[in-house]
This record gives sequence, C-alpha cells and structure tokens, in this order.
Amino acid sequence: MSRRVTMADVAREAGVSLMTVSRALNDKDGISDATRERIQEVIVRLGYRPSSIARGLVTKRTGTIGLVVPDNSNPYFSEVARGVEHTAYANNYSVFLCNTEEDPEREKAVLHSLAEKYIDGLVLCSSRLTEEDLRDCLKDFSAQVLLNRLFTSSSATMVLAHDEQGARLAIQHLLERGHRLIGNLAGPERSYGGLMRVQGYAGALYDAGLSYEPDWIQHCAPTVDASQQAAAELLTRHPELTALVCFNDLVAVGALKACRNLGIAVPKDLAIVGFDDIPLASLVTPALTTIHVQRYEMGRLAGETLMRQIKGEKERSVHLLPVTLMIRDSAP
Amino acid sequence: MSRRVTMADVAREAGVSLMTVSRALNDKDGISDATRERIQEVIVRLGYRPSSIARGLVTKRTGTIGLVVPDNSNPYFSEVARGVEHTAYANNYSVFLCNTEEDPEREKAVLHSLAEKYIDGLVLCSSRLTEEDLRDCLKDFSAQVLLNRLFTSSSATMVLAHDEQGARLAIQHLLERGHRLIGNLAGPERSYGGLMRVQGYAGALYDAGLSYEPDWIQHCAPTVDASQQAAAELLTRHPELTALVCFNDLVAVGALKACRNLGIAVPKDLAIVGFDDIPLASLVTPALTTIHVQRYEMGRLAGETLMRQIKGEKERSVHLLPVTLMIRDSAP
DNA sequence: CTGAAAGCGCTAACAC
DNA sequence: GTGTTAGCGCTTTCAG
Repeated sequence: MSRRVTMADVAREAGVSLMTVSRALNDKDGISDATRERIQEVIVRLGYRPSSIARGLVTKRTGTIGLVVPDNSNPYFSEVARGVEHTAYANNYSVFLCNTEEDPEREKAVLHSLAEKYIDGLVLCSSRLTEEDLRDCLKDFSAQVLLNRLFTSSSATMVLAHDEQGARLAIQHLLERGHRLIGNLAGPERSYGGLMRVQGYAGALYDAGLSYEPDWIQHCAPTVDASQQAAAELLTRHPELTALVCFNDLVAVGALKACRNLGIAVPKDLAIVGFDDIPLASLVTPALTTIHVQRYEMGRLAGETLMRQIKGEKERSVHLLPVTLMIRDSAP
Repeated sequence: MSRRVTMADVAREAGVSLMTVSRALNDKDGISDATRERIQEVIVRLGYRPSSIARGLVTKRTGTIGLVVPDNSNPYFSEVARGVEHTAYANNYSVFLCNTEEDPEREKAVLHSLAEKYIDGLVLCSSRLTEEDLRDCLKDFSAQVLLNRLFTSSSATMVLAHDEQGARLAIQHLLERGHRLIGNLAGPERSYGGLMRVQGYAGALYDAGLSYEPDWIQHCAPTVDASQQAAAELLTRHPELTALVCFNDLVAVGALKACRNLGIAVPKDLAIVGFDDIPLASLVTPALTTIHVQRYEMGRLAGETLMRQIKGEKERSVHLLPVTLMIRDSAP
C-alpha cells in the first residue's frame, strides 16, 4: 500500500483549498452545491478516507469509547458488550474491547492504555480494583459508567442489576412452595454482586421470620466444575436442605450435575434456582428456574448513558435495572 | 477535567527539551540516566499520559487493530474475540470490536469506520460481502486476516477451521456405529463453513460407497428455535433416518428438543452429532457428541499472524486448523 | 548527550 | 463562498 490519499490530494485534484474540502466533509455550510458535488466526486474517485487520528488531534474527540470486562467469552459479558457496541455504532462511535481476566494488574494496564488512546468515554465492568486504585485510574477519563459495582466514594455514573431484589424473588418463590431449609451456593466471596445476592437471601428469610444456618452458605468459583464439587460437599453436609439458590446459572448447572451423581432428583428432592438467565439456563435438563437479568439492556443503557455524558449532559448517578423470576422446571 | 498534561508540560517541569522527554519515553539512548530518572519522576508526578493520537499521526502506527464479527454474543465468536484480544494485549495493541449482525451494509459501514481510524491491521470474521465488495473494502487495510472464509481472488491471509474434515469425522463415526441413513440439518444455505460441512458429509458417504437423498439435507437458521422446527419437519418427512449430523451445536440442541417432543429417544432411536463444541454441548442432556473447533486458538492464531504481517513479515496464506471428534452421549 | 526546526493531516478562527 | 494562517502533541532529522 502506497501513501494514503490525504485531504491535500483531494483539494489539489478538485482545485479548491483544504478548508473547502474540510467543510464539504463535515457538512458545514458556506460552500456551493456545485463545489460540494465536485469534491464529493473526487473523494470517491481517489478513495479518500479522512483520518480520524488527525481530526482527533485537533478536536480532542476521538469517536472511540473503551469497554473493559473480565472475560468476553463469558456469556454474561459478551451480551453486555453487544449492547454497548450497538449503542456506540448507532452514535458513530467505535469501541475498544479489553478483557481483564480478573487480574487487577491487567486491569490497570488496559485502563492506562485506554487513557493513552484518548477515548471519549469508558464503560467499566465489575472491577477487581480497590476503590483507591480505581479512583486513580478513573481520573484519566472525562466520561465513565461503572457496571455492576457500587462505587461509593465517587460521583461516577453506575448501572446495576438489582441483585438483592433478584435473590429475594428467588427465596420468596421457594417459600411459597413450602421450602424452609434453603441452601446457598454463593459464588465468589469478594464479588459485589455476590454480596448483594447473599444479602437478598438473608433479608428475605429474615422478613419471613425464618433464619438460616451460616453453614448453609457455601462459596465457590463461578464455574460448573467448581460448583459441582461445592454442591456435593454442601448437600452431603446438609442432606436436610430442600432447596438451593445459586450465585448464577453456571453454578446452578454444576449443582444439577452434582445431584445427578448423588442420586438426588431435581426438583422432586431438591429445588434449584439459578441467576442471570443465560441462554444455557433454558436448555439444560431440567430447565433452570432462574432470575432474569437484562444483560443486553444493561450494555445498551450504559452506552446511552455514556453518550449523554460525552455530550455534556448531567446524568443521575445510579441506574438500577429490574430483574424478574423465570419459573421453569428446576423449581416449578 | 481540565487540560490534559502534555509533553511540553513535562519538559518544562523537568527543565529539558521536548526531544529529551520523547527519548526517555521511548527508551531510546542518547540520554543520561540522571535526566531519564528526573523525567520519569516528573511524568509520574504530573500524571502524564502520552497521546497515542499525536504519536500515531506522525508514526503512521496507531497500535490498534480491528476485529469484525457477526455477533459477539454468539459463543463461537466471543471465544474467537478473546483469542484475538489476548494476542493483541500481549503485543501492546488495542482491539476495536465491531458486530455486523450479519448485515452486509453494516459490515461495509464498520469497515469504512475502521479505515478512518487508521488501524494497523484487521481480523475479519465470516464476511457476508460479495468478493467484489470485500476486495473493495479490504484495500484500505495494509494487514489483514480473514477467518472462516476462503477468499479466492486475493492474497489475503486466511485462518480456517477444517470444516470439511470435521463433517467427515462425524460421518465416519456414525458409519462405524452402523448408521446408513444419515440426515443433515445443514444450517444457513449461504455460509462458507456450512458449504464445506455439507461437502464433507457428501464426500464421506461417497467414499464409503453410500449415497444420500438430497431431501435428507434440510437448511435452517443456526438457532435453537429455527432448528427445532426444521428437525421436526425433517424427521417427520423421513422417519427412516437413524442419525442426524447438524451444522452446529445450537442446531443440534434444537434437534434434541424436537426429538423430545416427538417421543424419539436420543441416542437409542436417533443419534445426533453437533459441531463446534461450544460449552453448552457438554451440558445438555444427553451431552452432545460433536466436532471440537479450537475457537480461542483460532483467534490467537489470527492475532499472531496479523502481528507478524504488521511487522512486515511474509505470511503463508492459508492456515487450516485441525478439528477433533468429541464422543459423548448423543451418539456414543 | 541534548536541542531546534519542521511537519504528520486535519480544523478553528479569521480574512477576503 | 472560499482561502490563509496557525496549531493540536508528538517524532524525525539534523545541529550542536
């Protein structure tokens, strides 16, 4: 590829000045229809592409945003990402996708790299950073939206699923079906969402005048394998449990597998409720009763919110997305 | 956020010239350790971030690549994306992620937008464009890797899964188990991978001295719902079939559901083989026998290949990734 | 070892 | 309607 064609080439070829080309490009007025068309023709003929790099240098706007997620191959985040990307595209923005792989060092690294790219805004998902590190990193960005994490010591805009409410819905559903001994496969110990979900579990039981054994709560990594083992331990330790709420659907599937091994029939012997409603949830057997989280909508909302922020509008700081109970076969 | 700190600020504060700061930044020599450290200190103190925009304008290298996929929420592509992003990160590159949503117009639009961003390279997945449109779009990029599509009239580098071989493995497995009447839920009619998979199906049967009815091949959209309906039609039309190979795992899951409705026992009455081995495959009941495609590795390889291309190395043009048969319960 | 000058491709501000 | 000048923040080239 030889030298790329520049605005100067177009100007020369069309017999006008740089400014006139620039105006034609940006649909500004103060230019006759004739020249506009002539320039347009030259642009097409030469295959000219304006350089958003050069433009960005002068306008201080790059037309790009950053999206940082723990792992794009996790269906939860890939769906969020699609929502963000969709909104960005609709607003003529491009998005940098970065995976942190749950590694705080890597998270800092990608945030620094995004800062050097002079992105116009940032959507940050579920950060592993301490509040201090986070504050330090975020100061490089003028527009930002935090997902799934409440960041108390900042005025950053946040978009959250109503995790606590979701857990409450799950418990209420089980209580209505007569369950009183409800275990909790609670996922990672230090996840903000996980914490809220445990809070909803405890709160719903408390409100019903019931209590739970701390030992009914078992943490585990949010994967099928880790959960399968954790579920086996929990259910062996507490065979009296008649129901299990799970951190998310993957964990619930692990529990399902554990039950199959232990000869526990779901939902007859044990009811299981998941969380998130990823596509998998409706495809396993028995299909999972779970809490539906609007992941695409979450990404979309984060994107829209960010776009408004970039345009300089004031934003309210917390958006709480409602969740709903999906009743399927694992806890009918 | 006030004005961002620039190299000039650092230079002034450190009492040196712009050039010296630039040299310190880029680890060039011709600068004493003392000044280097002093500059480093000032950089940290001021929170200076070099502008990759300004740098890009002069160096013609932006440190960014583009990744275009049909749909990032599809587990196939989200995994490919993770592979690409991982390699990019390891090479200090950032990735623009774009979804085309299978829309050729949108695909052209994102490619144009990426061209204006002056990305250093492009990974393009499974294009819907005609060869002519594609050639036209690709000429804006100096380094490029095409995924899952053979582009005959170009010297572009390509990374492909061995789709035909995969289909052959599936058929051979079924033949070994005595199946002779094998249907094909063949997915979208105009997908390159789909075409190759049908070719493998036909080829393997032909090589075994067997034939198949054209009517045993039924196309459908690659979703669970579309496939469920298509499978029901096919199996009703041809109850003699004893096995079914499917375009991908989602289609296979649709077939599984159709069988459940029709009272067909899998694998006893009908064996089913999927394709891709997405996480879902091992989690449904019965677990899917399927063809494993190394999606992450595909992304990684595409990324590595692109990086070498960017560095100016000559690349061989076609990388064919091997696939393997995963025997599970749907066709033991 | 360090600095001054020029320029990357574009737009903002002001002429004509 | 259109052109001229200056400059965005950096690196390259050439002097010292």
